[in-house]
Amino acid sequence: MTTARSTTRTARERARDEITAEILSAARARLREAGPGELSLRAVARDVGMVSSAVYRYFPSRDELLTALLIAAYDELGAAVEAADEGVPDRADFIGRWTATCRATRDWAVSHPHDYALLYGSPVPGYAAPRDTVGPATRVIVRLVEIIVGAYEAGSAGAVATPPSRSAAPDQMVADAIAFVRERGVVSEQSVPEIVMRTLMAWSTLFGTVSFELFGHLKGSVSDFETYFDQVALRLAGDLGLA
Amino acid sequence: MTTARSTTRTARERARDEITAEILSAARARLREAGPGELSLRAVARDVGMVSSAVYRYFPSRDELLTALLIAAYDELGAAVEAADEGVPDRADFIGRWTATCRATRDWAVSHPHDYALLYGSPVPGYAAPRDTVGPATRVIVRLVEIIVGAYEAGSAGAVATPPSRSAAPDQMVADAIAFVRERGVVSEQSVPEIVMRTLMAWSTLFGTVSFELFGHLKGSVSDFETYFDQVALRLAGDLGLA
DNA sequence: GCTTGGCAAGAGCACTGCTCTCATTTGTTG
DNA sequence: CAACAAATGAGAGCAGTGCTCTTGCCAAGC
Repeated sequence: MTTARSTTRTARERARDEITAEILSAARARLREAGPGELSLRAVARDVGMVSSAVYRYFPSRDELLTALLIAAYDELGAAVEAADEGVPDRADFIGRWTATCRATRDWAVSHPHDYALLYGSPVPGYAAPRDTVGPATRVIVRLVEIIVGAYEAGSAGAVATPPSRSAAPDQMVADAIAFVRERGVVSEQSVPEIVMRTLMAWSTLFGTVSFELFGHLKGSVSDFETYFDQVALRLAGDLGLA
Repeated sequence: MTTARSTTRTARERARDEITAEILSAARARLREAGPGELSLRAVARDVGMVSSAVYRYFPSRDELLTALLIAAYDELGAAVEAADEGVPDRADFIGRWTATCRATRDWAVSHPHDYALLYGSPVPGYAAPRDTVGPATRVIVRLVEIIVGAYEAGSAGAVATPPSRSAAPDQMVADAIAFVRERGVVSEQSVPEIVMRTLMAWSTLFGTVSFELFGHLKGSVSDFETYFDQVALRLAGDLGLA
């Protein structure tokens, strides 16, 4: 591997990439019909016409395969969410962008339940997600933050919901998140910590709601999940001051 | 089994119950050190000194064992939550009861992460929790509802957060939940649907927050999870009008 | 040319859930 | 009490799993 062949890939390299992609796609297909726990490396090997040991040339372990699937799913969700936001023509309609983004999250989750479970359900082998996943994993929350920040910078935001009297200022415990928002461009607002607090809460509510729906915890309470979710998103927008 | 021997149990029945409990406890112990996916029926059989096939006399399948663990965990969480609520001496301090209940939920989850993942993570056996689980599963939300209903009935509640202007009344999509709350004793309030809406949202936020913490999604944003969670619970109480 | 290294295949290990058979124990009934 | 039936435990066995190791093969580089 000493030769500087960075631009033209040899046939072997091409083949390797293609087979890697083929394995990944077969694994995604299998994941679509069963849970992450049922994903069998031998089965995907059969699907691509290989013997199980050959797959280990491409993925050193089943968990590595799962990690690759994780990244692919995160990216797909992130792309869907970003596309939904950018599909809103009026960039100053922050409520419209917010609801479109939220709805895209749920839509993707409902149409890819197993992928969603892989991302936001229980961590599968109890393993820690590698560094490679944090980038794709943050695309949704980053986009949500951008919308909120944009609304406040444009001056088209009202006031964030006022916390109860006995509550403390959330400066310390979410300092990292505050710093993240501040470096995103905001803001003359002095209520940034409270906005960040409400952003984290809204984020948790969105995915908590989707998880509750997909995992069956709302079965006896909610009948129309789609409009219920939309109403939740609207109220979160209101709490954030986007109303 | 025709004899009406309901009161005095035969030695065999006693032994059966004892061994069943022993298997369950061994399984819980194993679950405490690994995820649900790693729970091996053969391993728990070894732990209790049996051969794997003998365990099938007590649990017809691994998933049935998991279901039993599910019920046990739901009950343990429910008992912890109810005890926390009842530990608040001033029954009219609804905010205190609310925060104590929320905190008990998180405390139990943090000290039983694998049990929590079993309950609120991705459904393990693929899907469809049996009917036996719905009772224990509702203990937490039932208690939360009781506190909220109690506050409104006692007149010590303010107003629920007002929804944004373009939002719809949530009468239809959460009709079952509304009926549940109404038969719980509330209420002269005309804003019951909105209260129910906010209750469902608060419920989703609580468990969404706990899941995010345990599953690592808040890792870069929140530093002090305990006080963060308390602040979340306080704001939810405020949104519900308990402030 | 020959050598090196990536690659697929196969055998094999230790493990899993689960089924079946067999012997033994236990409870009930004639 | 004896006989029968039900419940129980042990063991073997099947099909499947993740993963390792060895064996050949074929293309890439000297």
